Amino acid sequence: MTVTIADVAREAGVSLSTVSRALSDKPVIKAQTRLRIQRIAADMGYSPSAIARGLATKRTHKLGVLVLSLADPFVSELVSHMDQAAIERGYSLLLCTCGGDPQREMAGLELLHQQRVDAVVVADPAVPDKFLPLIQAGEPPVVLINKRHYPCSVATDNLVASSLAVQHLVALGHRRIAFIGSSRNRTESAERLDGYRLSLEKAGLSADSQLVLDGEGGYGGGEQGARFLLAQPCAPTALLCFDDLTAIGAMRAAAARGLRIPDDLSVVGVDDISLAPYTSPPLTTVAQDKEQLARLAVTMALTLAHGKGPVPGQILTPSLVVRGSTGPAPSA
Amino acid sequence: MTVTIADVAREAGVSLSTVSRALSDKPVIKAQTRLRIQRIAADMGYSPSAIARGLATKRTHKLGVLVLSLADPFVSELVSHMDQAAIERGYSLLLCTCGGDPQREMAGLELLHQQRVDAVVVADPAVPDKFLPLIQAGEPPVVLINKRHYPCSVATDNLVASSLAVQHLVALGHRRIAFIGSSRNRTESAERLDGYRLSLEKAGLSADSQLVLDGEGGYGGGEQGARFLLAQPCAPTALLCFDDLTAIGAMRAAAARGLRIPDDLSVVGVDDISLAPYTSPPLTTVAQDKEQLARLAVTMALTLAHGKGPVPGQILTPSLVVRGSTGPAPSA
DNA sequence: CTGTTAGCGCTTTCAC
DNA sequence: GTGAAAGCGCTAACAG
Repeated sequence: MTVTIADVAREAGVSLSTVSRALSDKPVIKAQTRLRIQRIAADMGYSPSAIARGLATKRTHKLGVLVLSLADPFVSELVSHMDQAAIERGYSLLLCTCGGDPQREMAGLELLHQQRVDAVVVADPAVPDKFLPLIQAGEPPVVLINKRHYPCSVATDNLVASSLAVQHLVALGHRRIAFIGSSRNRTESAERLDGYRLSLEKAGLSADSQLVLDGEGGYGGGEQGARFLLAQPCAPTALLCFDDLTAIGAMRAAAARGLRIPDDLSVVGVDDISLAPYTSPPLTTVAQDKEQLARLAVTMALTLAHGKGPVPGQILTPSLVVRGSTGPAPSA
Repeated sequence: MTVTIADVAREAGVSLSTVSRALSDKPVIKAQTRLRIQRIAADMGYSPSAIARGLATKRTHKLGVLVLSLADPFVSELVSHMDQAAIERGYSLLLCTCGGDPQREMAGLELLHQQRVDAVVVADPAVPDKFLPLIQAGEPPVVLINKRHYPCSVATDNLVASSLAVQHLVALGHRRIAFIGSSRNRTESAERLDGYRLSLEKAGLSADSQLVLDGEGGYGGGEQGARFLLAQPCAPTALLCFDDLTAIGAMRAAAARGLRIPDDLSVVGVDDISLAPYTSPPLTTVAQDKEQLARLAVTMALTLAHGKGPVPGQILTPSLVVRGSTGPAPSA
């Protein structure tokens, strides 16, 4: 039913291999016959089977992508950029979301392997340590996003990220700066917390453990976290949130308490998702260069896929984007 | 290097087919030998090649997904649900974003076909009409999301969607209700506009063409649209926006003009993305049942993939979710 | 219950 | 330049 290379060969009166060569633009074929064959193939509605080709060449031109959930805008923007980068190089993305289920994290990687993807990019905050042996086996090669402690990774410098935020807030006169983490993103959250502590110390402020909270992640985590923190006797004047989602949730909690942002409370996020300029007030945040992250990850993955490894990990420096959600500390 | 079924067979002292059967849990194998083989396979680190299996069975257990862009939360939430539904049925998603480039829309479909996906789900607002022949060819079978005029589609009823919104606004006393469309989503926008006009008439209000605007889509489209509408001499008291993104952009423009929502201006969106409850004020919107949309699409796609077609299109009824962005029309 | 034998659709030496 | 033939790793009749 589907037309194969053999059908085209018969129709064109040439051999299988000639058709194969003509269709893959191998230079050895006489230009004239190549054109003729290509025309015939097109006329017959021939569509090459990537499956068969994959079997024969042991290359699928597919990149596996393992993520926690596409519902997170940071992730989906990242994947979006990866797809863009992949397409430019003739690759497609095989997607696998594992929703935080540790069972499925492993299953996901195995699944991608079975599909014989040429490489996989993992953008899941919860990579279990069991991954390590699989990753080091290099079959398929794996590159991780925002996991700087793993071998092949491209990551934003989380310490710098929270430092930028803290410095900004300190410069605005804030003294009681809280941190709302995300248990969904344990390791990253821990790094950002470190950066927060370090730069607080550097500014001569002691990190009050009352002001550090581990939210559950997402909008809800931010909302609950902020609700709790703002109800304390000595509430913070500024909130450093794990990410923009958390920050948005926190702003909601603040609004519910009747606090005005940034007059009564400053809020800063991390990521700079495309929504950030559109919150009200617009969100001050520390931007991760998602496109660069994506491109580097794809490039690295393909490099490994072509056996040209190992490659050094890359660390990107985030940048502060000041918008309307931060302001001078209330004088009261 | 990679261990194949033949290696396992040799190691286990049985034939290829026995291993194949044991590994795919075919009932005919003696339980004991099956277990033995499975153990040996596992020990050897055997990982079945989906590629080879695909060639042999002509089923890849892969679903192609064609979208405009994952950067749109509605889309990414949809894809997220589709992945969930697919996994439950033993399928994976092959993703293809085509960023509105009509060239790539066709290329994308062809690409997915070459990968021999069992079926494809298109959630791209801009399906060019050239698709139709390809779609009807049924190779691979295609199901469309939110394209009710196409053969196999699962769609939210856009007329009902905007009617619900308009009725809600009219009930609140609004008379000057504007509509901000999205040129990025031409056909859907047109349907929602129809619903808007119809229900306006039904309410005895004439649709003022001054109040209908075709935004460019996304946050920016909403912002620009609202900026323009609100600057008019006889500005609207309520805005029906193409989607939540547009609504969020519109709210920003309103804030920039110093308008208070919902006191001075009511805003309603469509989609009910997960962000909607977290805007300030929380967004009143018409919810599409994204999970249902996704599940039906996947189910329909798989049904077609198994040759059990054709299937009837499905229309889902949206529902109004009243939050804080709408209120009584200003009495002034 | 298990083994033998053809393919699935394509690429790729190796000859001519 | 082009053709013939041998796989890639697996499944699926068909026999036993």
